[in-house]
Amino acid sequence: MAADHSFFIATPIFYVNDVPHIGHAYTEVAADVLARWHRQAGDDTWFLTGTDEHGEKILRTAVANNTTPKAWADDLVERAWKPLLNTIDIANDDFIRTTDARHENGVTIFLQKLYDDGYIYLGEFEGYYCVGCEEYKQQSELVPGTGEFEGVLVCAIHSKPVEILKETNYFFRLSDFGQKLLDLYEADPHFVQPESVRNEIIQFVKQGLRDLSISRSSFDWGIPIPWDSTHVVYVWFEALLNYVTAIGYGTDQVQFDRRWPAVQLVGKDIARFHAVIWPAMLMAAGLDVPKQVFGHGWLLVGGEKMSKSKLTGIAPTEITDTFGSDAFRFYFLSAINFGQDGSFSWEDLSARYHAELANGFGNLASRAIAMTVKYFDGLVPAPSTYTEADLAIQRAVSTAASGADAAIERLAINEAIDAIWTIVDDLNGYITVQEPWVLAKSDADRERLGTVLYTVAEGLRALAVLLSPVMPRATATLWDALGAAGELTEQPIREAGAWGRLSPGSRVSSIEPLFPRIETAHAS
RNA sequence: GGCUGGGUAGCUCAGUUGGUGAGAGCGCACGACUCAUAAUCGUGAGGUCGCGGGUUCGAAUCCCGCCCCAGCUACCA
Repeated sequence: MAADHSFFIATPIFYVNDVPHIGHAYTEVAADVLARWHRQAGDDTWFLTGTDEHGEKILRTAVANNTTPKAWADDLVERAWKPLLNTIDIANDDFIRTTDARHENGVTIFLQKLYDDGYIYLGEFEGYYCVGCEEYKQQSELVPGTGEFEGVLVCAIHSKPVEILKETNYFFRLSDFGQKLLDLYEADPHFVQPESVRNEIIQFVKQGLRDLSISRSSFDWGIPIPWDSTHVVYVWFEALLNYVTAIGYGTDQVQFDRRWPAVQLVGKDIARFHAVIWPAMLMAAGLDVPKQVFGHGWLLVGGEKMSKSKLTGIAPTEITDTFGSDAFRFYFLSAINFGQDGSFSWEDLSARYHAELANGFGNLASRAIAMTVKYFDGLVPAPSTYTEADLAIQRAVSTAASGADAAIERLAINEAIDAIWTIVDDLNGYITVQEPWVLAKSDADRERLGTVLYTVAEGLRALAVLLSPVMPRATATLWDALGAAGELTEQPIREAGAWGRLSPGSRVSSIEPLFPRIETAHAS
């Protein structure tokens, strides 16, 4: 069992055959913000992501491209997936590939243990196989045939009869775990979140679970079953194990104990694998289940789930090239209620970018720094007597900081940003009411002017610290511009709300707009 | 068909265990200000809370029925 201050977060690993789109990036960015937050809070943080590289589909693609599956995967990892993490400034601690030796070893150990303990048996898998699709079909995917195939079930895609194939496979006794899983969901309501996903999962498990076929013998691109080399492990079963093989399962008990269990972020479409099959596997192996499986919502484009086949897939670079990675991160995490589906549109992105980042936060930084330079030669003035208006700002900062931390604890990332954003709005209002440009006209108001500008600068200091996990680039620029001491990412985030950490006398320097206006509207 | 969500201002969405005249942001209109990225601040207009019943002193919020949208209904991942 990991210590209390341990925070291990993992995303699903990317199937290398996919093309990176903003849905993948969304999960990564969310995990990254949580990881950065905890890291900056001093928690023993570990953020894992990686790639899923086995399976028949990848083998076929590789062959079709006249190469080997490993070479194909190597290429995609370097050309597509690691660059994705770069594009959106992901600070992961580890990157596991299912072709890593550590993963293959861990999977082997895990399987052998389950086999030895009687959770795996040799059985017969029977299914409807469509030759055209080259895959098994569910009954729900079949339709009644017409014409010469009248009276038989045919593949909905090829309209030809399917064959009933039998295959001898190894099976995992998933059916043993139905009640144990239901007990788990009942005992720990937070295990699967949000509620909508939890309800789906519970409903699914209540219908009864079937044993799971976990091996394939018709191809060999996978990890061999340890006791029967004519089979390889079914890719899903194997891929799930990355979460433990990456932290030393079976080989490094110290590391494993330090990290596990994880908080796992997944798209709600794969919540079932992570909230049903995965915990059952762990229970079978005598390991703790994940701390939490959180199924976030989808990004909707034009009211529908974004998809490659409908050409609504958007590459992250399309957004970051114009708006930057900070805006990408901010937009998806602030505009969308984490856990619910969210609508994406270029108009909305552009509107929020300008209203909140350019006009709100960016302009606040600009006007504050400009006045400090103009009225105090760039040296942060010392505050004198605080008035009620100043104290109100101090309370707002404190409330925002504690509210944000509480929200992060619930994985309510958008609420955390909302809480922090009250500082932006309050400071802009404060400046307008205090009218420092008026105070600057009279020597008698010199002290008051100093107090006002210190209050604004100190508020910006808190904003930089609190927003650092969300927008690491802009906040680093702001931090430097404020002349604040130390590394921004080392500022304890749970103390960000404490007043007075920015030293008077700090040298402020002018900067280019943090978020410049973007005139060329991206047509949708 | 079954299951899970959702249907609240032009748009995107909040609305705890039912209770002062239904909210926010954006957009729009008007006004204030000028430190700032033609930015900021204030005020205002704008809603049959999907439809119909019911419970209640009182329902967007509970119950019943119906309509519409999305997703799931296990071995592609």
